[in-house]
Amino acid sequence: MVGVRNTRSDVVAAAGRLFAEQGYHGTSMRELGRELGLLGSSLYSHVDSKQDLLVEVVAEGARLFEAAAQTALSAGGRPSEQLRRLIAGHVAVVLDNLDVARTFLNEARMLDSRHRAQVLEARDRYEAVFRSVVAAGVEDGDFREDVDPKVATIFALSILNAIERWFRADGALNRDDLVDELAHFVLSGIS
Amino acid sequence: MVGVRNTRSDVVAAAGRLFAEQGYHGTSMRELGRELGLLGSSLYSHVDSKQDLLVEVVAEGARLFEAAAQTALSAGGRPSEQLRRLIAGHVAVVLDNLDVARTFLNEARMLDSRHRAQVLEARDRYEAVFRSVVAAGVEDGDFREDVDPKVATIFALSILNAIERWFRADGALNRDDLVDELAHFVLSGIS
DNA sequence: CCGATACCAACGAACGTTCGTTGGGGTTAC
DNA sequence: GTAACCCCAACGAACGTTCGTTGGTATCGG
Repeated sequence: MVGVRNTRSDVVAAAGRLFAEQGYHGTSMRELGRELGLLGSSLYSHVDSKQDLLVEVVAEGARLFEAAAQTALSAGGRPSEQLRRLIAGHVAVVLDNLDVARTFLNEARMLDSRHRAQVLEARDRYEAVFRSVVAAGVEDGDFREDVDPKVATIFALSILNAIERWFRADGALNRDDLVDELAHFVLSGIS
Repeated sequence: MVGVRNTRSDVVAAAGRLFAEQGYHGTSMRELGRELGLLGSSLYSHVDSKQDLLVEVVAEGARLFEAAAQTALSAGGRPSEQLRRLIAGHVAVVLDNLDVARTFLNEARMLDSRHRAQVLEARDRYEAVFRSVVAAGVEDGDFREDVDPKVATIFALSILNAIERWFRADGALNRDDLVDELAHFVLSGIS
């Protein structure tokens, strides 16, 4: 009764943690095994390859962001409200899945070209959601006329994606305040 | 005749290129050698270790950003003008030294803790310049009263640091337009 | 008893690095 | 002017280690 048995999910979760902290190439299978209390070779009872782990973590990240976008959209409302919900959803995904989000954002480029292309498509779809909301807002007067939806989206997502680089849960800023600050900054940047 | 002799700067420059593209841990000394037309072992005629290369590239990045900030500051003017020059300077550093900037932004965390701490200090100093300009702008009415200089700085730098992730020189957006869009977005976000 | 989990030993390749050596280009002493 | 000297850049082999991965075997819960 020394150690609890590990499941595949445990392995993927631990991989996400280490990939986020040290990068994909900076993490060895033996180190990942140590994290779970087993030998590196034992990981192959759960997984076919190291690449598979990266694929799985990154795919989960893509899934989380897309789901959040759909949820935010489906609530309807005016573009400015939708954009605020997109922001809140993005923040929730990042803060509730920090390791996955960090791996998704920083390590996806280490994927083989096939999977990397898939991630790029998913990212484009996600970005398109933001862009269409901004465009709709420009269309019906929620946002300024001179706003370029493409550029505004890139800027907004730049701020959102950088959260992982500085936000600490024990800091002065809590999650709700962060969302307020973000929405306020972005909206006043385009309104 | 056939092969031009390489200098230490060549090695550091090539290292910056590969570190930017593939990450520090994703780049081997043999690959770096191949990039320069020599064996991996030959690199040690120029450099003491692989770490040294990362240290050198990252240090150059830090130097470039700090120099740009000082130049932008020394021109004087109102806070909104200073902030615009800080933005233009940051863009210039990133676009004129893409490899160095990317390595500085993404690979500095792979440094040993001593050098990493130094980079963190440099980054804090750089951030402090932005913060003080924003604070001065709030003080004398250039920017809104409810702006938190710390948060606004983080948001502005988030957008600036993300440029390396999407900007392509052959795109629709040229450098001057980029600076205009950035300054416009940031300034209207805090004014 | 069977399937899932893990260990153990080992593989071949690649890693960063060291070593002795080499060839070419200046500089210097005669 | 040339021979002796040194230095720089690079080679090629090898070092010890770590890498991702494999195959066979033991353990254990349902």
